[in-house]
This record gives sequence, structure tokens and C-alpha cells, in this order.
Amino acid sequence: MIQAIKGTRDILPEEAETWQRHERIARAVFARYGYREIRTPVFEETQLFARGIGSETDIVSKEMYTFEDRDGGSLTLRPEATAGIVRAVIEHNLAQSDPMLKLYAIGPMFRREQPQKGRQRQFHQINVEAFGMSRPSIDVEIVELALTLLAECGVGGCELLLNSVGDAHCRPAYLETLRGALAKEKARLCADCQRRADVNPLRVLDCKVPADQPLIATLPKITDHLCAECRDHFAEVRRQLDLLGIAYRVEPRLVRGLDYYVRTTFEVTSSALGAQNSVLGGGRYDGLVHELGGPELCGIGFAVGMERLALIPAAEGESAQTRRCEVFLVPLAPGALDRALLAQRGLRAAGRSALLDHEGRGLKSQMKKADKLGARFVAILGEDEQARGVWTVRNMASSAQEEVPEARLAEYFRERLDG
RNA sequence: GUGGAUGUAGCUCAGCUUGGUUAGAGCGCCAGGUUGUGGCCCUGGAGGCCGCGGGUUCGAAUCCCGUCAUCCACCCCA
Repeated sequence: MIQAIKGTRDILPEEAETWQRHERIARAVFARYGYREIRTPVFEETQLFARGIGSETDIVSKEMYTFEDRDGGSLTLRPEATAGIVRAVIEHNLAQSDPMLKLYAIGPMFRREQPQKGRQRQFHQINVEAFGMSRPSIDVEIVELALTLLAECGVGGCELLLNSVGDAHCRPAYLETLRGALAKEKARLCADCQRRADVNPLRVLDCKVPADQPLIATLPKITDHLCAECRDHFAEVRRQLDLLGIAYRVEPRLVRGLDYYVRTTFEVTSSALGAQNSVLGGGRYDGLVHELGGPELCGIGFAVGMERLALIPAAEGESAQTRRCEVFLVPLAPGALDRALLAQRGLRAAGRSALLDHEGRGLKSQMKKADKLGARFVAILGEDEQARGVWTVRNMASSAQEEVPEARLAEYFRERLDG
């Protein structure tokens, strides 16, 4: 039996309604903050990701779906959205003409990882990016937007983690300090950390092995080694978050896996998620646009994991089963089908959702079907009704029935279903 | 790539320890109980190479080996 590729899955109609709800809410929220949608291709030149994300990152070094095009070029299914959006911003010179470049994107990403709870090889993100704004207030707006989005989607029990990872001026010096500290203590850490100490010392800070924690706590923190500009920026971000009454926890050990982040980084976690507990993550990426061949244009953004969003139970149980049908038509008499087809077409043209049974079953069976489809009304056409040009209309909630002339059907339902 | 758990009806699962007549339940689906009326109830029905391959045995869903898949976790991220 052919089945879905490992790490991919089908989103069945019932769950798809939850996704649609989240997307609808997101678009509405973004409109209020002045963000507009951009849609970029799901595959790009491999070089774009290698240069943008960092060739030494896990994503680029071992998780990308890369393949050779027929002309020999190397293409890659996007593992994240920001690089492609930045490419489009540069290619179309969007920053030149837009007085306030704010963009969002919704779509699938691809990473070849081992699947587990909240992690798929094809997964979906909602991305938000703002370009050309360097002041701390946009950092705060982005964070506030992220939290508003989650709140409106009904997710509760979330925690905002905040950090500053410094910039090109102060991070190299900090890394040296950290390396120095690690060199002395390395032998006492777990095997993974000893490897990290050489490859990516920042990751040691993120280690979860209990035995390593006491030593990690003594390591120098990035937030104590920021340059004056980064320190001031971070302080102002925190001051404004306080001003807006937004709760957060400064987490100096919060390290992002993409090389392009500078200064502000943040993450929102939920206890409902298991090991992959981050619903949303992002940060500032001031050097990225230039790095990819564009102008000196700063940027900041975040991504929400839609699978993870869907895993978090909505605060209030909004289990309103969607009605698939307002009017269910039941042609009983031989020849009634023709009248039903005409009536169905007419009702649909009038904006009603109308269905009829295509199996030609008995009345009882069709009534059951109408009930299961959530029909508000059932309209029956038997020999008796057909002879007199009327339909017997049953209100499924009250079980009341009355006869309605065929010509008045649309009007009848409009009066009872609209408003 | 590594570790652990699990694979039986469309779905959720029992049966496996102590091998033994046609493999079960609930939900769902279909039909009947009402010559033209849904929900609740009752009755009946359809639907399973018991993940796949091999082995042990008179006999395997059940024991053994292998394999594949899924889930969870490590790594890392949304």
C-alpha cells in the first residue's frame, strides 16, 4: 500500500477547519498591524539557504532537501521562509517603494529530520517580517503582535522567553570568552557538550543534561558581554515591554539555530507540546539582506509552527460543528429528481447550501443523512406535493412541517436562514 | 544517525503471559423495527492475508528470529 512519505501527513477535513480558523485569525491580525502577504516559491537556489542560514548550521549541513535540476543547477526545498522573502525583497527592490515594508507569509517548509511530536519533515509556518526599522520599538511591536496572534487563536499557558545575542561588534569577543571558559572545564561536561564546545559553543548553554547544569550556570552570559549599543537596545526593548504590560523572562541561554540572528531573539513555549515545546520563535537579522547581496537593510521577524499551534488545545472549547448543509432536498416520487435538481440549482444560486442524496435511497435513510449533515431544513417532494406544485418543508430542530410553493422556496429559506 | 514503545475491522482497543474449534467489543457504516419522516432505543448485516517474511510445532494473532512502518525521545528547530 502506498502511504504518505515519512514525516508528512494528511490534514483531514475536520482538522483542516482548525487550520483555516488559525489562518483567518492571522490574516485579520496582520491587517490591523499593516502587514501584507507575500508568496514566494517553495524551492530556491541552494546557495540562497547556504549563505543566508549559515553553512555550518544543522539545517544546512544535514537537513535540506536538495536536488539537481535537469540543467545541472542545485535546488533546495525551502527549510525556512525568511531567506526566500529576503531574496524577493532584494529582487523587486521592495524597500525602495514601500514606506513601511511589513510582510507575512504562510506555507510549507521542508527539513529532513527524525519526525516526532510537533515535528514533521513537511511542516507549515506563518512568518512575519519587518524591514528597514532599526529602533527597539519595532522589536516590541513584533513580539506584541506574536502574542496577540496566539491569544486570538485561543492558545493559553504560554511563556515568552527573551534574549539578546549581541551583534557583529560584541558577539565575537563573547564567543572567545566563552571558549576560554569552556576550554578549562570541558572535560567535566557530557560528550555532546564537549563536541559543541568546539563546533558551536553557544549550544552548550542550551544543554539539558542535569549533571551539566551547575557548571553551565557558571559560564559567562551573553547579556553580560554586550556592547553599549546592544545593551541599550535590549534595555529599551525590555522597558517598552514593561510599559505595555507584557510579561517575559530573560533567558540568556536562549540560542537560535540560525546564524543570521543579532540582538533581540525570542521564543514562545507551551507546556502542551512535549519535547518540542516552542510554538513560535524569531529575532532580528540586521545583516542578512546585505549578506544576500542587497542593500544595508535591517530586518526582524518570527515564525509560528502551525502544526504546533494546532496541537495546543484552544482555551475555550469552540466545538461548533460546522453545518455542511442548510437545505437537504429529498425527491421521492418517480420524476421528482428533475424538480429537485432545478430547485437545488436555484437555491445554490440564491446563496444557500443545498444538498441531495445521490444514491436514490429511501426516505428514512435520506432523513438520517440530512441529520448527520446538520441540515436546518429538509424539503420533500413526493407524488402528492408534485401534483400540487409544493414542497413539504421540515424544520429539523422543531420537527414542524409546512407546505411551501416551489416558486417561493428561495424566499422561504431566506426569511428563515438569513439574519 | 542512536535509544525505547507499539503494529489485530474505517476509528479506539481487547485477546498474546499459560499456542487449540468459524478472531471479539465499543463507536462508525448499511438495512429492518414505522405503506412518506432524522435524533433515543431494539434487531440483523457488511467489513480483518491479526504489518510483512521466515522458523519452532500436529497446530501460531499468541512462542523465536528478521524486516518494515508508526509513535515518543536524543540531536536540532517552528
